[in-house]
Amino acid sequence: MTMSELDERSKKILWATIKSYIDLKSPIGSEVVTKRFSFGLSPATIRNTMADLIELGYLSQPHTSAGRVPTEKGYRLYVDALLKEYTLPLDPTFLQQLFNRLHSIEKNINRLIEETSKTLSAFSHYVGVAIPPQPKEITLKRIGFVKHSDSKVLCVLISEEGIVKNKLITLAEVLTQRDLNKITNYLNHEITGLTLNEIKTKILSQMSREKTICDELIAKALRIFKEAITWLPEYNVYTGEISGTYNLPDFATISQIKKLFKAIEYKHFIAKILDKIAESDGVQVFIGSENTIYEMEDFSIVVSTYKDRYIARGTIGIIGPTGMDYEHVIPLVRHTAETLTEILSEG
Amino acid sequence: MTMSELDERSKKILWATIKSYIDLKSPIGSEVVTKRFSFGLSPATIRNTMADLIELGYLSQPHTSAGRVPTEKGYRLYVDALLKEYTLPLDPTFLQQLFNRLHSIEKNINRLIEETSKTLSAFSHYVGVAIPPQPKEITLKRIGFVKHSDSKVLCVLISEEGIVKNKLITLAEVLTQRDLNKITNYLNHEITGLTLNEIKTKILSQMSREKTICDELIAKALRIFKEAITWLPEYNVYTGEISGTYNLPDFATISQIKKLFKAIEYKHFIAKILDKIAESDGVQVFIGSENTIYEMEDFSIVVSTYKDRYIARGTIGIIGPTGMDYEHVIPLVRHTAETLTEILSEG
DNA sequence: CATTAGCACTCTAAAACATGGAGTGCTAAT
DNA sequence: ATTAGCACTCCATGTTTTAGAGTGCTAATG
Repeated sequence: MTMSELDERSKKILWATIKSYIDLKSPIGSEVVTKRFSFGLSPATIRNTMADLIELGYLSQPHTSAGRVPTEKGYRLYVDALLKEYTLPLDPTFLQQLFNRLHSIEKNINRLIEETSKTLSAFSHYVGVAIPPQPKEITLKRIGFVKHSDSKVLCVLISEEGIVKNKLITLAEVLTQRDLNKITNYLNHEITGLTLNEIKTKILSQMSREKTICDELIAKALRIFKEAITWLPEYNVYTGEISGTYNLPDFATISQIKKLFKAIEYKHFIAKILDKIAESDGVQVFIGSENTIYEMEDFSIVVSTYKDRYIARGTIGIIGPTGMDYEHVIPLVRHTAETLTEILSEG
Repeated sequence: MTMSELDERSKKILWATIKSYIDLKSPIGSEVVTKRFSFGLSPATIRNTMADLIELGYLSQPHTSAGRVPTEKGYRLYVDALLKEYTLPLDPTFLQQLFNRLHSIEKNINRLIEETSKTLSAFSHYVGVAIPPQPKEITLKRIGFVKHSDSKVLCVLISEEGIVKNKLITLAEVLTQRDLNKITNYLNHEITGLTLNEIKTKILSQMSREKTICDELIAKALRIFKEAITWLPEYNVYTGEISGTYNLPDFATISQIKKLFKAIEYKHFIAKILDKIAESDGVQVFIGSENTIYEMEDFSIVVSTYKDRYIARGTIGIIGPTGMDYEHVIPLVRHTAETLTEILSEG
């Protein structure tokens, strides 16, 4: 057995051990493996291999005469295999339920996201999380203004995705309704159909160019608009229900629960993680200390991106113990992301 | 000792016992009371009185040779005294901090409420909750419309309190921008300065009267408006951070934490409780099973209303174990509500 | 006669101890 | 190379012991 590679049999035994551990949630002895799998090998042989796997860092032992427990390195291998080679087929009744739950929601993206997080929680018994598309990626459909008082105007942005953002703007000068209408028309003409990111670069550079020339009113319009889109990049992290979660032995200690809540409460932590992966497609898994955040070091997170009809991407995921049931969770997350993408693609 | 009344000394001993229990969080023996308070009485006497108090239902005993524990009836007496007669002076540095925290927030009521819930959590180490004024009580300042597409219009309501609500309305007929402007003007003229409740009764009855007569456009306006204000009565219940909470021995068991979270997650439960008291002023305390909701039966909630410059009332409160530190929490909640009212009253 | 010292009694939480079994690592046999 | 056999380790569980906190009662006391 070389250091760099595991032979086929070792892999199988490692797999069997990890799977058993996830199922039984307690250290796995050699005999358990022989009983649950028919490798045609005796416990003694399994034991020898297991000793090697410990040597190589894939397994560990709570104490001398105990069974074996997967290490993060072990989970990594297990999960990678799960992601690449093998997918558990999803239960059709479950698929139906998922479909129903998400389709029963009115076409409001935030409600949809919220329901998704709840659905993920409900079906996984871990903690589901979901965030809507990042503001910078949403496509602007319409801009409007509602007079608030003489010096203030509420700017309303509507995105193609159906996201509505409000921002109260204090004006330097008094504007008539006529002016406001003109500004509205101008901005809608220039801006509609672009993403906020595009607008920021394209239009605002244009602004500095046009600064000297042109209509005084347009200058004003651009100034107002610039203020309107500089909201703080708020993250709406929705987390599903958590009270169903800590039945699981993994979450059974107070300190664990505490950590979990710290992690969940500092939503920007989660947003940061979910954000980091927003670039790549497909399901990704971060195991234990791979999450650089301290509060998350005992947990794993399974995430995937989804897309809407335009180009915006959001992220959904499940937070669970490092020994979570990846075999079921990964397809669940994958399929949920796909379903969400589907729904958001429909006219 | 009559059944109906406690004599002065019994009250003192009961008070001392409850206070000690809250401080020490474990059953209180007669000797503890004599040591912590100088009643000039021996343990034996205290014991006799305590036996009476058990008889009368103010105290209980986990087992024969244990100290005494307050019952809900006991807490009730204790809390009522606390509410009526006696207020712990608040630490001035704390007052300063509270003031700073709430004043550092921009004048956005929802942000303010959120911060309040967090502040309550932080300073009490229990769970702070806060809800903004009920929709029906807010005073309308302005209404506006932003065209979404040919058949849809986004209705924007701005309240005096600074609350903004959006509702997407599907139109039966196509409206020109001119029509929309007219409708906007008409509605603003009719409606501004009224509470939603007033509007609902007054204007909508007027609507049915004017139905037959009058401008066709006004009829349309009223129809649109009616749809606009019939949003679901959503409760934004903000809960502060919880991860700091279960250091406390009271929250030390898994099942307790579980209950707590069930209670918190079903926010409408809390909203219901907070709602019920929205009528009366001042601080109120609900102890254990006084909260009719099952999930709350092991907890107490200390609540108070706050008012904004107009007539709207919101509620804030703290959820903690029945044996929570009422002596500190009650003034905290009272003062926070006052501060909030103050801030919301400023121009 | 209310109060209290004194004391036997109760119950528990914590410590100390005992036991069974699950699981290992090694060795010798296949 | 595999595995049966076995001595050994360690923990989880259950049992026993112990110390002490607290009570309720009784008899003594001002």
